[in-house]
Amino acid sequence: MKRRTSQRSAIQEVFQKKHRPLAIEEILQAGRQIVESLDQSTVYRNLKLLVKQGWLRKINHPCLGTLYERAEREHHHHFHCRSCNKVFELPVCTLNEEKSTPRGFVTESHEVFLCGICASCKGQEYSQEKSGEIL
Amino acid sequence: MKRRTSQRSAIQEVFQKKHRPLAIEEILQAGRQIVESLDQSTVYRNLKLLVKQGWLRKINHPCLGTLYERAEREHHHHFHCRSCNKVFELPVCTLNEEKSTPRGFVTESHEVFLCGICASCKGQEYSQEKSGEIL
DNA sequence: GTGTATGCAAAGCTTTTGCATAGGT
DNA sequence: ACCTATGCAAAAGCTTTGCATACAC
Repeated sequence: MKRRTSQRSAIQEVFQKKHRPLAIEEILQAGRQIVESLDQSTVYRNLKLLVKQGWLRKINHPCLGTLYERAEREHHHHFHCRSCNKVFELPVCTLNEEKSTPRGFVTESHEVFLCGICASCKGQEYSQEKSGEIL
Repeated sequence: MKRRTSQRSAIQEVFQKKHRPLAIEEILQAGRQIVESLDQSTVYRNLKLLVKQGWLRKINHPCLGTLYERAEREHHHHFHCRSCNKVFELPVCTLNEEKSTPRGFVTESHEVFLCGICASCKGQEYSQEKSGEIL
């Protein structure tokens, strides 16, 4: 039987606070602020468990590597802001699978990754550009 | 100045023969049939070089990891057949970037990965399923 | 002959695994 | 009390790098 542990609760808490796809390192850092002893291997093990339980979904992002997001939302696309580096979950699926699939092929699933500048960074374009250069 | 080497030529030859996105391991194996001494590190170094020279393009596939394809073709989507495990380059871009982008966001690029069964495997569905079970 | 590219081995990363023990039930 | 989950350390992938030397020019 699965036991409730403070470590796993901490990891879940992180996702409930951030509301967006997270990288391992982000999860580890944020989790340690709740349970300081939290180890990498524990994070990996729990992420795997939570995926198996259907609580999380694993994303292999082409630019950002492995990310995890809450599995509660149905299929959606992802937008990566190259300025703030955050990934946003988009509201609608805009891909026509039928139109996208060659004759004779059968499409069972798809993934769409957009890349650009998010609304928030777009608004602060100048300051962002500057801080980007300084860093 | 860049020197012409049999190793790099071999790698290029592999791409010219296969006409589809290839994984490192595939490139290494096929390349060794041309230059038997071919080393992993040489493959990595040359792939990086060929990408920099615009001859190859690197793809980070969500299921298959790192792949490389000829850069000659313009932007296109990729179809992964989960039966034969090959990746196909699709003819047209069917994603409407404008429709896909939330208000205030700016999309600069996108990637689409489809997954399913290719026409060839679809035709041999039964034999494929069987051989899949035996393996 | 000069200097780049290669093969080999070692080192970096990220992720997984083995093992003793802390801790949930 | 039992046995799962954890932390730590080692190991297992994948990719990069250092170094002596092969070889392209």
